[in-house]
Parts: sequence; structure tokens; C-alpha cells
Amino acid sequence: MPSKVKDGASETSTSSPAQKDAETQVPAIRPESQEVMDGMPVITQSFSLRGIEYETTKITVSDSDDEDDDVIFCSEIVPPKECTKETNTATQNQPCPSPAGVSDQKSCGSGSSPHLTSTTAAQKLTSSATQLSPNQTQSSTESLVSATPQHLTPNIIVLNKPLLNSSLGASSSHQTHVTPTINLVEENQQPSNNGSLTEAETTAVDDEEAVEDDVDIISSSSPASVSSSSLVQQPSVPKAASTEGSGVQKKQVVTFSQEPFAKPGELKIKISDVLSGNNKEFSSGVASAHVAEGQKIITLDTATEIEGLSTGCKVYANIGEDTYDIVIPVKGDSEEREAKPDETPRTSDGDSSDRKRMKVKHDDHYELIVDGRVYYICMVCKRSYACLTSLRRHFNVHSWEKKYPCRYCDKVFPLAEYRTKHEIHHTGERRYQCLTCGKSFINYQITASHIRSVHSQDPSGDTKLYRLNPCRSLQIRQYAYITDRSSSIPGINEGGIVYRVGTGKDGTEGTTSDPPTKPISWDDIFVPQGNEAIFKQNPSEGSTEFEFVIPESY
DNA sequence: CTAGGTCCTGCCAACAAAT
DNA sequence: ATTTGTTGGCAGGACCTAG
Repeated sequence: MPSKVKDGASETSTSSPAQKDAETQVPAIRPESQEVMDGMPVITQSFSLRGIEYETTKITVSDSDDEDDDVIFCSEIVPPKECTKETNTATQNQPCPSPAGVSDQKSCGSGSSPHLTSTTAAQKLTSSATQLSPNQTQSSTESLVSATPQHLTPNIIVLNKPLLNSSLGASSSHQTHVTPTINLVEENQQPSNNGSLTEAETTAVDDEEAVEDDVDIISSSSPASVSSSSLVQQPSVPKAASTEGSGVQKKQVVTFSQEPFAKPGELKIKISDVLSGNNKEFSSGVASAHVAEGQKIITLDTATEIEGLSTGCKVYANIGEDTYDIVIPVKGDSEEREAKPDETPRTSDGDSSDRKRMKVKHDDHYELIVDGRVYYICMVCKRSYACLTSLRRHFNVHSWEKKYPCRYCDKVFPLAEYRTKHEIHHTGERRYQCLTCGKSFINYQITASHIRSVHSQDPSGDTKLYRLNPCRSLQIRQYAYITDRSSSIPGINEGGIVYRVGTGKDGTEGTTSDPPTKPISWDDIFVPQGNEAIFKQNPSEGSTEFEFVIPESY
């Protein structure tokens, strides 16, 4: 991270890394064209949902009372297997921060920069964000936040395994992850080809994003429709926003197309529109509509139509052969139902709104159920997670609801761990110690690498080959983050930098050196090693602070 | 090719809040 | 006191870049 941050600051001119990065993530097949949204952050991904070749018992059951999360889905159970983590073909245009945002970042406007393809939009976002100084952060944050669909209720999409398999198999050959990558593609489309899909594509609308965000929407919209964008990228270089990054991991992404040009208001899809066919997105595909207990069941003929569904609605999808039944709770209805006391009424009406709000607060994902396994799909970048906590953590990259400022410089991170690692670079502390030779290293990767290369041993083996010493320079678990809402920055002084390590959660954090509980003395538990950095407790500052001397050898 | 670096995400323990 | 939810560290894999 540190390096990344640093790079970000200086990387401006060379978009190449970023480009390269973006390119690397692009599937082998390079799209011929990709649409570029000027300036508009776009996350485009493709989906290939093929409803062919498998038969499903298609049952769409949704109980009317259900909360958004209640979905009953019957599908053929197929041994999971192919979820690939591969890259998807999804292409994302990074949110190119508007001028106010991260515009200054290198890639954003570089004409030469390729569009971001790849699923790494989030990463790029992250990195971009990372580069921001606190001041910058705000603006960037806003742009990022805009993409956050906080008001949406999670959508649940249930896919049959066969479907996944086929699509997944197509997208990648080797999968390392359990989480599925799903590409939804119009049936006739071939991944490799044209960029012309755009017209046909339906745009998926993310209501969520569109609807309530007062901020500019980063829109998630992908310029091109889903399918086209990801699978087919255009040689032309979009103004990709991204930049960033190195070391990006390819991820699987489930993408939902989004309407590129739609305006927030336009993005909303109403049942009435669907029924009447007024909505262009649905006009062609609606075969039927049903109304049941507050729900509309719509059978769509094509995958595209599915793509066109507003994500802002609860969408329960059963995918059958060439047919897609989607139950969309009437807008507003679902929300109301959420507040219904059928589950655990908290209190009276007033509370229902509160409750709703709480739910909404977490509406940042879709749930994809495959063979009984639930995957959590980030609404913004469509990454899938097996653990909801992972998604939550990841989502902050988009929302920047919490910011984690470095206590030694003005860098801000979207994840606590990134901040912590960065700070360790400031301190130079080496906590990982090789038990074989006694050398100490700054992180696990270096340590493991050392053990493998120097000692020819497997650090992940049964025998412990290294020791992780307690962190002396930083106090862990202080929950020292900053929320967007708070004007004050706990743990950070007026200058935006906090040098004090001890922080508390109760408003005194960062301002005092006296933590609620006195930390144990490092000297008691830490025995300096020859190669280790030498810490010296600073008497004047209290027990929580240390003067850190970075060995020259570091 | 290798070393060093970043990013990502499952897992889990420590906390905090709610019941 | 117990349960539930949140936070953040750790492990280790994947990938990237530089030498």
C-alpha cells in the first residue's frame, strides 16, 4: 500500500502501469470497441446468462411477506465446481472522478489509457482513493459514494448451476475460487465479438444508484451494455479513469449491465412501466406479468431483459430455458413490507421506518444463490464474496463510509488493514521473524518468501517457521476510523495527522495518550532481536508511545 | 526468473451492542 | 449473561513490476 500510495502521487504521467494493469485483467479476448463514457465513471460488466442447455425447475417463489432476503429458489443441484475466479471479462470503466474528484489522477484523462477492463475497478478505486490526501478525499469520496447504493434493498438472484457452469466455463479455464463468475451474455453473443451490442443491450439500471443518490452517480452504468462492454472491448481508448495499479488480483465478477445514459430518474423501473411496456428496457421482452401479493411476476424472453431490470427493485430471478421469471415487488411495496412486523417488529410505526433505514443501510449487495450456497455480490463492482463480512469490508472501498487515515502522513485508506500496513512501513517495524535464522521482516509475504528461498522450507507447513511478534509501534484495534458524516476526525489532530498511537472509541480517541486500559509493556513481551527495529518507550508521552528507531539495515 | 511489493478475501478473535 | 453484529488482523494466494 505504501508504495501504491506513493505511486499514485507520482504516477500521474505514466499511465502505463495502470493501463497495463487494466489490460492484464482483460480477458484474452480483447473487445473491439468499448464505449467510453466521458468523464463518467462507469462500471461495465458483462454477464452472460445463458439460459440454454439446462432445464430447471423453474420456480419462483417469493413470499410476499418476505423480506428482501427471503427467496426460495428451486434449482437443480449440481455439484459446484466451476466457479471460476477468473477474470472476467467484465470490463469496468473506472469511475473517473469528475474534475472535482480524482481527476488529477493519472489515468483519468489520459487519452492513451485503455479503458479499464477488468474486474478491478474496485481495486482501482481503492488505489485511487488511497492516493488521496484527506483533502482530496472528500471530493473523491463523494464521487465514490455516489456510486453507493445505500438505499437499495439487496437483490437476490438465484441461478441454476448449469447456467453458471456454462457461463463460467466459458469465461475461464481455471478457477481457484469458489465464488462464481458469471457472465451474462445475450444468447447469441459471442464473447469475442462485437461491440455493437450496445444498442441491443439493455441497460441495466441500477436504481439504487440512480435513485437516491444526490451525488453524481458514478453510475454504474456501463456504457455499453453489459455484455458488450465486458466481452467486447474496443481498442479505442476510453478515458479510463483508472489508474492504478499494480498487483491487482483478477476477480470474478458478476455483472449486471447498466444503462449508460440513463439519468437517475430515468433509471427507475416501475412495474407500471413494465406492464405497460412503456419502459423501453422492457418493452420488447415482456411476455407476461402477474400480480401477486404485492409482487409482479414478469416473464422475460431474453437475457437482455434481465439485464434491464432495475436493481433497485428486489429481483428474484429464476432462470429457465430462455425464459426468465422475475418477481419484482412493487416498488415501495417491498420497502413497506420490509418494515412489516412479520419478522420482528421492533415497535410501532415510527420504528418501522427506523428499521427500514437500518436495512437500507446495508443494501449494498445482491445475493446470488448457487446450489444452495450464497454469494454476496457487490452492487457497485459486482464482485462476489462468500462471506458477507468480506463484502462489507470491501464495500467501503466504494462508499468510503469509513476512512482510515494514516497517523503518520496524510494518506487515507478505505480499509483498516491497508492503513495498518502502511503505518508499519512508516515505523519500519519488523514483526515477522524467521525462527531459523532470526532475521526479521516487515510482513508475511517477505517472510514467507525468505523462508522458501533461503531455507527451502514451506512457511505454510505444519511446523512454525516464523514468529509474529506483537506490534509495538501501533496499537491495534482502536476502531480508529472516520466516518463521512462526522466532521471531526477522531484520532487525528487538526493538522490531519495523529502521531499518538493510543486511541479510544469514545471520543477521546486519538487525543489522548491514555487509553482506557493500559497497554502491556512491550518490553515485557518483546525481546529485541538483532535485526529488529529498536523501540524505546517514550516516557514523556505515556506508555502507549514509542520512539521508533529504524535500523539502517532496513 | 526471481525478489519484492500490492491487493484481495476467507477465516477468526476481540469487541461492542442488543436482547 | 448470552446472543448477535462489527471490526480488523492474519494467512496465503494471485498478480505485478523491477532488476
